[in-house]
Amino acid sequence: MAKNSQLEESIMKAAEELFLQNGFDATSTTDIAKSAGCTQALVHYYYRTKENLFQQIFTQKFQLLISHIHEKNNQVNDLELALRNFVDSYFDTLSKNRQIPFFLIKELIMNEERRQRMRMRMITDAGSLQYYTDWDKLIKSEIAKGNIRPIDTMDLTIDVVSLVVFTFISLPLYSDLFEQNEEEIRAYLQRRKEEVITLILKGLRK
Amino acid sequence: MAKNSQLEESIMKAAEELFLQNGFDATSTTDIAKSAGCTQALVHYYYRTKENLFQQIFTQKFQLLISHIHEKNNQVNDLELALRNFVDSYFDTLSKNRQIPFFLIKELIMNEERRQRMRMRMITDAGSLQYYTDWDKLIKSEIAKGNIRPIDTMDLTIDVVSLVVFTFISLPLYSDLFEQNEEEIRAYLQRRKEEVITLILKGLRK
DNA sequence: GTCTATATAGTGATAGAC
DNA sequence: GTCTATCACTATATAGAC
Repeated sequence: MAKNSQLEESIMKAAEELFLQNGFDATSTTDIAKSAGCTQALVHYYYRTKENLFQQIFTQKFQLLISHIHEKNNQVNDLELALRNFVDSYFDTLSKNRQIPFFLIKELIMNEERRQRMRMRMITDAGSLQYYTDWDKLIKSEIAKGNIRPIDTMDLTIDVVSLVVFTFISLPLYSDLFEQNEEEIRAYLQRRKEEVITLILKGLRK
Repeated sequence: MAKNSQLEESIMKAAEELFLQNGFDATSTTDIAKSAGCTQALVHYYYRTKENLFQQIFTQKFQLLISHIHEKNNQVNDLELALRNFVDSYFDTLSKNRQIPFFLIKELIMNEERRQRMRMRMITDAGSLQYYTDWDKLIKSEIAKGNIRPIDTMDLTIDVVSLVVFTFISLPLYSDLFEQNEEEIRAYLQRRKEEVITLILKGLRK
């Protein structure tokens, strides 16, 4: 892994596209080599194993989602604003990375070892824990004030994640079923974003 | 495909378990044979191709979900009752078939041909279309009466499906992350069911 | 109907020439 | 650094003996 060659980089780029599109199992190092314009041996020369190459990509995509949460951990004093910001920015991020939710979930579900690694990372990540603690306090305070109905913080979190993430997981099926072109898909995602915000906010009222 | 042998049946049963657990790609006919207690050649003797064997299982699981919708297409005159019944019975069905949502979505997303076949089936299935038409009428009527906020029928449908289905897609991650045993998982699913109903009903108010 | 054996094609990874 | 060649597997599917 020296300074040499944009080849190393173009292998990584080809691998990223293929892994995101087809997953770990359905992508061969031969496919990656062909797409990067080199021989299969070179893929292994630069990254030794397919698993190693995949891991770098997986970790990077996982971090993309996590870091995004941390960034938006600013205005945590107004629940409605916090929810609006979170859903809004998450929809925008995922709209530019539509395959990521299914990619991460599939590879986590289908590989026990990856699941354990992710678990360790989340447990030892002080940032995420702090975020959840603040979030939990805010919810409990709003309930105590009588501004929203009683609800467990985890339940609310899963509600939001379900509505956001499933939109992108089901998108290939939706756009295929209704033969949506790119413009229509964008309009659909915009509409979904607003509906999700509305449902959550109205659904929290007493 | 004659009357003979419970072997044919036990091959099918082994295939069902393995396909649901690991998916099409990660299941070999050798795995199926070993699990069924016969040689690999016999799997092909009875079902000729792996794809053919898989297709029967896929179609069966797909139908299980569709037929379930049709059955519950009875009391379509009270929206709140209809929603309660739908979510309640869907949660119960999926609780007994937890891998099905991820299984169907994964195999549909990762195989263009299967997606097209499903599309054709849904378009030509008069039952499903009728169900959606009735459902659409009910929503529009409730909006006109001022009982609920204005909402597109497709949006409401996707809201409900997202909340129900994502619960089961993410279940392996959730139970792993929080080290839930079977009893805790059951309690979790019960709680999620009630939360989903609450969120939808409250979220529909004006 | 059930077996063994095999044809054919693919995989990830490495050795060694240049 | 890049290539060709190859090893050691594994896969689906079928042919042919019994």
